[in-house]
Amino acid sequence: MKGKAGNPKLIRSTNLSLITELVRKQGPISRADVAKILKLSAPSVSSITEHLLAMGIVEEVGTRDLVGSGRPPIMLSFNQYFGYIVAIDLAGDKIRLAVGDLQGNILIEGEVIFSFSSKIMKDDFFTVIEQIKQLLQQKNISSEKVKVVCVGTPGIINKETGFFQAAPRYKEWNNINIRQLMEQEFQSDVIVMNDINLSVIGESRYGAGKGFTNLLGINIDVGIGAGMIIEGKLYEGSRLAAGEVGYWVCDTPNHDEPESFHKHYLDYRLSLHALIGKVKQDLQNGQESKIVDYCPHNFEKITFEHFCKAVEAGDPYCLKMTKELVHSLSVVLVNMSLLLDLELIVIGGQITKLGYSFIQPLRELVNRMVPLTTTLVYSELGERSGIYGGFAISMEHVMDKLFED
Amino acid sequence: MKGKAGNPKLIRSTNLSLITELVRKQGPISRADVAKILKLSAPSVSSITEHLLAMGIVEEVGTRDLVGSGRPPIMLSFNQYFGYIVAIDLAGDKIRLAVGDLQGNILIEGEVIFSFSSKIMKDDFFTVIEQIKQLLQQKNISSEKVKVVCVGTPGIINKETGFFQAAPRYKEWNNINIRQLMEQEFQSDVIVMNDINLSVIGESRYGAGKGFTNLLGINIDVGIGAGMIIEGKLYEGSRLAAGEVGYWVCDTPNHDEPESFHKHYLDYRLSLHALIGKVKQDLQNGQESKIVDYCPHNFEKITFEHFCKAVEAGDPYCLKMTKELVHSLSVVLVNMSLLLDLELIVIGGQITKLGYSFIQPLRELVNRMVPLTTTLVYSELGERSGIYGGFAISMEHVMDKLFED
DNA sequence: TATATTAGTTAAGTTAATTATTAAATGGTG
DNA sequence: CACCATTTAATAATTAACTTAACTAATATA
Repeated sequence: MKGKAGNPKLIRSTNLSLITELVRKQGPISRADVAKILKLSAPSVSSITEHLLAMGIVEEVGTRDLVGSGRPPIMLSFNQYFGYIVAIDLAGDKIRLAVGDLQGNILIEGEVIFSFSSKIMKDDFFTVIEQIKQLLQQKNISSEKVKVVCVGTPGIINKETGFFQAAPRYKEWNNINIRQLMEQEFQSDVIVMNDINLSVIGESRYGAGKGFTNLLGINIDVGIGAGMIIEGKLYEGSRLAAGEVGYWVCDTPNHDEPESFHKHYLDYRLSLHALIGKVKQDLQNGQESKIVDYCPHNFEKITFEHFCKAVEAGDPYCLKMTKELVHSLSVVLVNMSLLLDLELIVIGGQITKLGYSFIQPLRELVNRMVPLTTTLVYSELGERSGIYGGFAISMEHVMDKLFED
Repeated sequence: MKGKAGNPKLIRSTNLSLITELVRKQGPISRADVAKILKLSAPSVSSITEHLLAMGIVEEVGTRDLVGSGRPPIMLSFNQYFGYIVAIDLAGDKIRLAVGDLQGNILIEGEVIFSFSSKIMKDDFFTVIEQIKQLLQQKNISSEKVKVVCVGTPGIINKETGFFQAAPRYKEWNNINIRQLMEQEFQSDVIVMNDINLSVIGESRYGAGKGFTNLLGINIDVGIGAGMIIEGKLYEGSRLAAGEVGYWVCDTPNHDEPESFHKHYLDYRLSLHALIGKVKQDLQNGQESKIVDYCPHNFEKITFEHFCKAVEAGDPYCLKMTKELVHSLSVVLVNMSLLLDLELIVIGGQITKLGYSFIQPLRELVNRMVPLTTTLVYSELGERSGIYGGFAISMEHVMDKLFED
């Protein structure tokens, strides 16, 4: 509703967008083909192309050897170096950085390791900015050419102000306004977005979700989070909390026992943090398992990597734990799939290290319960999915903004 | 993508739409005000208005007494009798019919009772057509003026062909192509859609969901079904099965006991069919309850109405059953709310007859578990929600179609 | 070399917007 | 009561951006 009224300028900006998008996605392409595909007249395409050439968004890249006879076409190509994108991903155990072009290619990457174990300090933030500047310098890109900086962060972020709202691990950052600082630093637009949502966008545009209009990405890592692409677009919910399923309730809890309530949360049932916690406890209580062979001397140092090795080695205890994980997760995925009628669920996070022996039984279990098939796959882009998601929405942002008014 | 290229005609059709919508929603309104609101120039508005007057979609309804000085405006009003809508709702235990205008007003209603208890026979369908013709006649509306017929049906419907895909109760209708027959009968467009989705649209446009962009409607009746409005639009899912949560799994089932698996389905846990089934069984097994006072002589004839009366009367057994219902449902709603970050859930179906003593504890329980408030309300439109939903999407359909090309 | 073929441009015409001007209708004021 | 301020609506001229039609450009092929 109130979708602003039309005037000639609107036509132009729509057509500028459409042609740019087409050249970017299908280029190099001739004016004639653009006209055919978009059902625009040849003179219009020429006029709009002139406009784009003048702006530097599109370039002529010589003629192509013709198949038949006739004047050879002048090929148009998207100038991917028209601007650059910086993507920052705060997910996981370090900060990932990447500089990319407007085609979504990673040009150079970097990372910042937290200065203080698993907590992010204020100083880390400035290290990040320093690193980005270095990366840009290495690629000879001046700061002004950075069109968008996209920051993926855990928790819920206030989009307007740029402040974190709930991210215990990043407590020190709470008083930093990422948006403001980045805007100042690079004179560019800043997009701040939930890290899992970015991953899902990444998978949907470049990864396992290509071609699907509805999909759910679920990240099983230290914690659990999900994100959705609904009708081709990221769905963030009324309060930007869609997919925040850490408090999803498994099984029906007994409200008369509030002290055991937490045991019903998805974060307790499925997160790797919880899993490893249980393993340690069981070992303490005398549970036998090969897992100790991979981490001798000290139970307390056991990690999920050790667990994976033990599973691979066929350790009965770890296999049993995996089976329970599959069991619990299957019910959750079935319910999500039913509600949203999902064709595809993409699973990401460290859990993917469990490989085939995890996802295959999960597939079977889920599809035994849903009436319509739901395909389950692991993330294709892995740890890079957030970065790619950042590129994807940054590109959309740039395109939307280029021709507005 | 490939959102068709712009040309002057596109502007015109957009502006025709926008002005029509505005006049419909805010009318009577003057040309001057239309120009102000849509930020269009006065001559444009006049030209477009002329167009609409000529089409008969909009009418001049005399001048309004002016507040200050100046030429008094000519008020424009939407001609709600430009066309008519027929809405048919096959939900519940009878077939509801309504004829409405393009403003969404019900002009006349009717219903068809199934000829054979709870099963719908082929003949019922022709009774429906007969009834509609009578209603139209009573209101002196010629068939040609019917722009859209909207049919809400249970189960999943193939939108292209108009055939049912899964609706056991309507088995006899399986070989009837509703779309085709209605198209022939009324020479109008036919929309066939899931009944619960229609209800949700109704509530979101005319009822409890007005003003919300994201909401879930859950219908608890003989069976259980849900529908969603996501970003203001109905979400139907990749295979039109979104919200088909009858097989939602409550609690983690034991896959080694396939015979008891059905006990985990939402339909088993929450549907009124299942509830009354359990009540009968418990009574058989000697359970004491006041419910028998409301339906003496024969357990087998107990209905949900009797159950409601017993709850109202404070019967301990029925209260206990209600509590269990609340308990189970709360977990389901929490999980749906978390996944979609819902501000509002609208509960419909016969369950609403339980009133405050059902919804209030449910509200408390749900909001004890979700981090962000989820408002729970009963359907405002009740049994009419589907009809209103039919009007709503029919109107959208008419508007979309009026100015295309 | 002439011709067919395809690509791209130029010129004229069309649609539908805009701005600027004018006309219409009314209330208030000297 | 005439006249002016005010608001609404209509008319005229201008502008933006598309389309069709005619033309030029560049190549392959007969």
